[in-house]
Amino acid sequence: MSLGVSGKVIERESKNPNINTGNIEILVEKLQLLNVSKTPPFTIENKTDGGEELRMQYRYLDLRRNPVRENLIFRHKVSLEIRNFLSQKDFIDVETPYLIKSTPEGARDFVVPSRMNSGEFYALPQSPQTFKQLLMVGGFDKYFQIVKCFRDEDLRADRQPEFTQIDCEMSFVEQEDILNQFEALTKHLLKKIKGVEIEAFPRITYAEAMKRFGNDKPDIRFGMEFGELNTLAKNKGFNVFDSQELVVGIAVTGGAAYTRKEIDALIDWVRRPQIGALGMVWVKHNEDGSFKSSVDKFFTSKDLSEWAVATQSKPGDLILVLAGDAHSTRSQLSALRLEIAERKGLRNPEEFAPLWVTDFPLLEWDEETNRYHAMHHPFTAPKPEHLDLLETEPGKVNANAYDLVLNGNEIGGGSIRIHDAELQQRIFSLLGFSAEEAESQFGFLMKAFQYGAPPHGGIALGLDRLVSILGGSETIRDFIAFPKNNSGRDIMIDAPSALDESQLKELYLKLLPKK
RNA sequence: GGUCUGGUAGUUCAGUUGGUUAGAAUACCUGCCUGUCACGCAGGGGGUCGCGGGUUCGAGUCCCGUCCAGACCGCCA
Repeated sequence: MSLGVSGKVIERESKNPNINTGNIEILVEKLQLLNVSKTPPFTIENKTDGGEELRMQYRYLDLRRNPVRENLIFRHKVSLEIRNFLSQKDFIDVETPYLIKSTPEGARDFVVPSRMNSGEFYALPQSPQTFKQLLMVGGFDKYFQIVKCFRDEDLRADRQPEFTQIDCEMSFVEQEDILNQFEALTKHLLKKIKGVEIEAFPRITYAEAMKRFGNDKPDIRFGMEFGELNTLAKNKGFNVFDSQELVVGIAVTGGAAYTRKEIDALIDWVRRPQIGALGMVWVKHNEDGSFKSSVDKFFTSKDLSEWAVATQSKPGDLILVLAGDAHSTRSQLSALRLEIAERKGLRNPEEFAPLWVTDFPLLEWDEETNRYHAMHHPFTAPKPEHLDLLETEPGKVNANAYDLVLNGNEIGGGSIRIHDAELQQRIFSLLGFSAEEAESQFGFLMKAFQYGAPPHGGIALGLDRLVSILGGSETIRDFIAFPKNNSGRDIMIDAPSALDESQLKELYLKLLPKK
């Protein structure tokens, strides 16, 4: 209930940190009932008994809980700190439109029916990408915006259909300038918000990240780096390895003490359909330096000791080895590496390990559509030294593109953009756009480039992810005032009166990307 | 679109090889007590076991379908 109370206030310290009450006492002189309350569906305490779905459904009650309240205040502080920092560095906050023309390639657009142009739709921006590039042409050489973006794709634990980006762009810069500027921002936040000081962020290339961690957003708070065993483990008569493209392993510190049952459980874990490994070979690196493995029939102690060197295994460790095609095997071993680190408590939320991943490939081959598509986006500049390969070996072209990674999460990504209409046209045709399609979709941008567009580039950081990682939470939703999960369907509206339902459906289906 | 896991009091959950009246904790209601703070004491109400079908003498439990939620894959320029 809501009460109006007046009287003498006594402040004291609550003995119980789990409840919201007890800090303030009032010697009541006058008491008035302002409004009554029903019994809430969950207890409004720091440690509530409510499940997430229920808390989201009654978000207004959840917001009364201290941790949620503190999370929102925390988000406010981070956001304010970012604005202040960028503002002091002469970045200008410019708002860009939400009701825009659809830009294909990439995620599905959310669409909004237009009343003025019956039967037509606006798209909501997946990011303000083209707008900020136009701002660069317009002479705003340092832009930022903390802005909602919309992507009509399936949810994940760390992914929502509407999310907030710290969107930035700078003119007359090279990759180095952008990395330095936003490394400074991230350092500032870590210091100001978490009191953590970090020297220069490590930088590794995409190729190196894949080789060492099987992942383009490696968590480097712990070791367990990949050791490739192709030359050591193949052609020794073990057919499973001989027939596969890649044999690769990691060493688990102290893992030699695992029981057979524990190891079998790990094997079952990697064989689950979500991971999809065919099997797993293990090698116990015993304290006395001897080896015991599941493949002793095929490999000598000397062989296994070479594996130990390759995986940086020490006595007392357990080497786990997967084999298969290079791409899926790396991603399976990466999942295993993170799972083991999680179980061993090596993913400490109060430890922060940022890094830059650079030199992403420009293009990615898409088996389904049988053509290349842009790995980052179609405005990303190829590395100048790779320009000659564009038409001959497009798959080998790297981009001036980079990701900022924190504790195994991609918290930002960006690139140097193309500022030359002719090169942009070359890329569009490489991506399978006809000249007419490119003109109708992006003509406005290429036209703008003809008016002395400056070299430019930028980055976008995911505010929701950043805030939840800094806040040490496993869920992003607690840091958003009104999160949308699947029960968000309750707030959808019926087909607007301007269009009947079948008309709307037909038009919407037309807008969906063709498979 | 796919794989997996789950759905049982308001809530969080337990429920054995299928077997009598489906339990616990907490929340809620009533009374008592009380400088208490996860107060205490006594009592009470509360469940179409997600929904539909099947197997069976008998289904919360087994089977099929379906809906919903979550994790992961696809997808996320």
